[in-house]
Amino acid sequence: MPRQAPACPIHEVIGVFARPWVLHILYALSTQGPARFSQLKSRIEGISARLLAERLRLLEQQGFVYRNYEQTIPPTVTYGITHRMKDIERVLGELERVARKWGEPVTAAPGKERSLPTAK
Amino acid sequence: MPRQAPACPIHEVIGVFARPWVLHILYALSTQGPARFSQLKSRIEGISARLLAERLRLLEQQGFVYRNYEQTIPPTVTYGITHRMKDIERVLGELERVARKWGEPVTAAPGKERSLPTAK
DNA sequence: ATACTTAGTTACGCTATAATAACCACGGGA
DNA sequence: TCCCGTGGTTATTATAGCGTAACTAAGTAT
Repeated sequence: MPRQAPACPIHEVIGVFARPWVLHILYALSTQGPARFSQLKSRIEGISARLLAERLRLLEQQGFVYRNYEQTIPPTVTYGITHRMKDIERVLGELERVARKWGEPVTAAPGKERSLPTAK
Repeated sequence: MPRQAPACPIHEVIGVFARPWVLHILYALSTQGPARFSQLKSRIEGISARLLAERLRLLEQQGFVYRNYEQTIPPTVTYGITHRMKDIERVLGELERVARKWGEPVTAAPGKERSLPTAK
């Protein structure tokens, strides 16, 4: 599947956030403030320059991250989160609350009985 | 990458919801009520039996969908959403609200100026 | 002259996973 | 006797995209 941009905005946002490193990048920028490329790279253990650049490009396109390029030598490029990302942070907070409420993952019970009590 | 189950609960949930057909399945069950396998399959245009079965298995494991098996001939298997899914629906509602607020996607502006105004 | 810095880009192999299609058991009906 | 419907499973193929690594420009410092 050629990773389409779905018509549904929810689908699109979730698709972006699920890609590798995206949450790490946003978390790093969100909790430790704006950073230059290589600074950000060293904040995020294990990420490669290729993927960091690619994900930042994606996040910038989507409006979750801004990019500030200063044409110095060597160049100074600063990344940070946008207002739009602040909106998302609230939603993620909600999500974390409910996920935490569930406690232990159901994954830990791979037995015969496979279901939780139904809703409605 | 062998699709690991991340330690972070948010990461895990987002990973599940981003997989192909998952939102379609949950939407179909949520808006049109519980359904049998083949019924569900015809509600969701384009999905294959293989992926529908696999995604249902995943969603059941994660506790978002329940599965009720009746040993008739032919078998009767009913799927529906759980309480846990109801929690998520609220979060998705939030997400939709903010996404809608943004209006048109930023994607529509691939010019020189690539950034939105910064936050903080 | 050569090395060093930043902020990436390019090339390449590998593999996880989606798409498609064929197949299965079970008993009932024609 | 053969086919049908249900609820899947299995095999095969194709490809998106991740990981690794090497390379780049442009100026400054040694």
